[in-house]
Parts: sequence; C-alpha cells; structure tokens
Amino acid sequence: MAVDAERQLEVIRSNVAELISEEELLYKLKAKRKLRIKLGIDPSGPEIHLGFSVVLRKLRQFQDLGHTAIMVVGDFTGMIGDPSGVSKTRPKLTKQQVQKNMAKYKEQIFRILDPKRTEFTYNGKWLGALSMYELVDLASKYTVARILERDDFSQRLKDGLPVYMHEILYPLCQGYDSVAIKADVELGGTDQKFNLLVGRELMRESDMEPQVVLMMPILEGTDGVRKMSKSFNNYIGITESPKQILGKVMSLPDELIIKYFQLATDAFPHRVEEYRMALEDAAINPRDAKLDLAKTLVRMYHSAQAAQKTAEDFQRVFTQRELPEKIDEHKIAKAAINIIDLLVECKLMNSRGEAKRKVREGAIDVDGVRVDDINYIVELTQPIILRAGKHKFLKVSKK
RNA sequence: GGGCAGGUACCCAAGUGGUCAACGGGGGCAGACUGUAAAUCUGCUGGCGAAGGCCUUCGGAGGUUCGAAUCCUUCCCUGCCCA
Repeated sequence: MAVDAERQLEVIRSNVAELISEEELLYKLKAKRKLRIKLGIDPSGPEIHLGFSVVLRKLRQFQDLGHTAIMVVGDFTGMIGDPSGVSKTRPKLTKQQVQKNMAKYKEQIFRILDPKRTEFTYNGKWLGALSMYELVDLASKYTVARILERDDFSQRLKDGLPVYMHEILYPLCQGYDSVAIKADVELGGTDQKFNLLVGRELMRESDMEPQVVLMMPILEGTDGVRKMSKSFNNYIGITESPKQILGKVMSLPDELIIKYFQLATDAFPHRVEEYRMALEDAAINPRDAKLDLAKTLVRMYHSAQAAQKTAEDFQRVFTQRELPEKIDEHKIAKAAINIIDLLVECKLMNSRGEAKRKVREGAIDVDGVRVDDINYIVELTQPIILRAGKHKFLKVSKK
C-alpha cells in the first residue's frame, strides 16, 4: 500500500538543500504510483565515497517509498568530463575505462541502493545515436549567453582560462538524458543546479512535464573545505577498510561532525540533535562524538564488530599511545641494517632523502626509542617494532 | 590570417644572465601541544651522498654564453584584441 503523498513529501524533504518545486513534486506523487527518479553517475572513478552517498541515500529513500531509481551512466558525457566545480578541463575517458569502472561501481552501489528498484542505462545509447542534424537542433534550444551564466564557465572566462566547445555541450547532454528517460525527478548536489535546470528546460521544449529537481547539500571532504571529490583526494570511500574509514573520519575538523551525521549516516535525528546541543554547550568531548560518527560509518559499510574493534585499536594507538593489536611484518635478509636503508627497504619512505629528513625530525622510533641519528644501525637479532610518524607501525625481523 | 600577453616543482604563483633546487601561499608529511589523526604553533617538502658536493628540473627541440628558468631561433599549447 502506497504511503500517501503528503507523508512521502515529508520524508523526501528531509536534509534537502533545494527542491524545485515542492508543488510539482506533490502533484506527481499524487498522480502516479511509481516515479522515475534519475541520478546521473560519473564513470570516471570506480570508488563511491561518502559525498556521493548523500545523494544515493536520498535515492534510497525514494526507493523505499516505492519509486524507481534510474541510474544514468554517463558513458558518453564521461568522455566529455563534467566541468562542474572543476576549474579546468578534464581528460577524456576511453570506452574501455568507462566499462571497467562501471563494473566496480555496481558492486558498491547496492550497498546503498535497492537492486530490485534500480535500473541502469547508458547515455551513450541515445547521445551516441544523435545525428549531426539532431545535435544542431538540440544546440539551437539554448543560447550561448545562458550557458555562459554557469558559474564555472563565466569564472574561467573571466580568469582567461580555456572553455572548450564540447564542455558547453555537457549541460545540454545531461538535460537531454532527462528527456530520453522521461525523468520525473532528478537528484544531484547543489553544484549541479545549472545542469539540472537545463533538463527541465529541454523537457518543456519537448512538451513533457518538466522533471522536479532535488538538490542535496554538498559534503565537504577530509580537508574540511572543499567538496568531497576524487579529484581533490579528500574523500572517504565506502569500500575502504574499517581502519581507513575510522582514521579519516577522526581527522575531520570538529565542525563537520553534525553535518556528517545528518547527511552520511542512518543515525536517528533525535540522537544527532542531542549531539548538536552537547557540542554547542561543550558538554561533550568532540572526540567522542567523532568516534561515534566513525563507528557508525564503519558499522554501516562493514559490521558492528569491525566498528568496535577498529575503535578500540584507535584508542589504544592514539589515546593511550600503545601499539596496535595487529602489526604488519617485514622480513629483512641482513642481521644489521642502517636505519635509512631500512626505512626505504620497508617502503615506509619513498627516498633516502625523505628517510633522512624524517629521522632528523624525530619521527622515527625503534622499540619505542626515538632514533635521531641517520647512521644508526638496527640490530635484528630479534624482531623490532619500527614506527614512522604517529600511525605507521611495522614489525621487522630477520629472514 | 595579424598584433599582444602567457606556459615555472602536486596546485597557485614569484623570479627576466651567475648569489636558483628556484621567494610566497595552498596541499602533504613530521614535531610540540591537546580532549582527537580537530584547532593552534614550529619544522620539512626533487634525487644521490656522513659531509664538502654532485645529478635532474622551469612547455618541446636546437643555439648563444665560462655560465640560462632568465637571451636567440623554431615548434606546440592557452588567453586577449583586430580581421
């Protein structure tokens, strides 16, 4: 039995940054039982991260209300590379790369989405089939001035940076996707606003009911400033190891704790609200809230046990400054080795120069004793614990 | 097609004949501190060498010079203006 429209709207509206428009959505919810919810996915990288999970999780809510997710794989547009939010032109992807990436993508995406209510489609199917004639016709529906309104285009133009013809076509392509799949709603981040609106425009041109556009807030990455993105290497992938997820979350600036809870986790709103107030009143150590956040995420993408264990390890290593439970091992052929050679040999350091620098900085210790002499010889009569920086440990023994 | 301005290390950006492995900022890494791998402060941030020092790097290729990121030639790329 379908949940009534007003009730659905309430669920859908939560955490949304902008909805264009609520009236239209309500109308659609009332008129149809199953809506087609479009989400474009970028095939450039195979890793799904928490930033993208924000939108995926919203999509999952739609699915739980009985609607269908239409994943539009941008295999065609991927060859263009969306210029959104990126200050320069992206390299083009080959067909093989796109295909390889998508295989991995699917494995991950169903950790969030419901496979039974998900359809995949590739926009190369219709975009690749457009004739030059049709392309020109499509291009005639939008003016250069309007395309150039887009923030990043106008910014680049202002900065004297290149804007290529094919990039200008990107929004039109994405908009045309909506026409092709007859989308009822399209999801995206607020940075996608322009592209999403083009979809509405083109649908209207085609005498279709324009899609509703739903934008989620942008989740900042581990640097705490920029949008989480592969290209900024500030992302937390949902398939990363428990240790990586926990570690990366713990390194987030404290200010992001609540936002992450809200947008990236399934924590109950009232619990998040409690945290928010406690943090505001300094009634709680942000570290504890953050650790709970990290555990929640590890639990979501791994397991409750993994979350518990990883958190314990974290506390052991960082709070109590003890050794982690499990340490990787490395075997060396020699019985005695210079500390610099050892660091490079174990791949803890990339070059001898770097190893020397780190030793001089006091970042290295052997069995808990700081080594600051670059000529120090490590005796391997018995296994030793080598530590580089705060969190790299290695057990070294003779072969 | 013509004129002008540019192309510097992971990114942005200074440098216009030696003192430049190259200012500064960002990012990254480390140390101190801490309630956290937050924040803050400090240091480091091409390779080899114990060190003196050597090697590679400033869009590409040549050249001038004792010596070039810096000058010349040519090619490639970007922006602006004119057509």
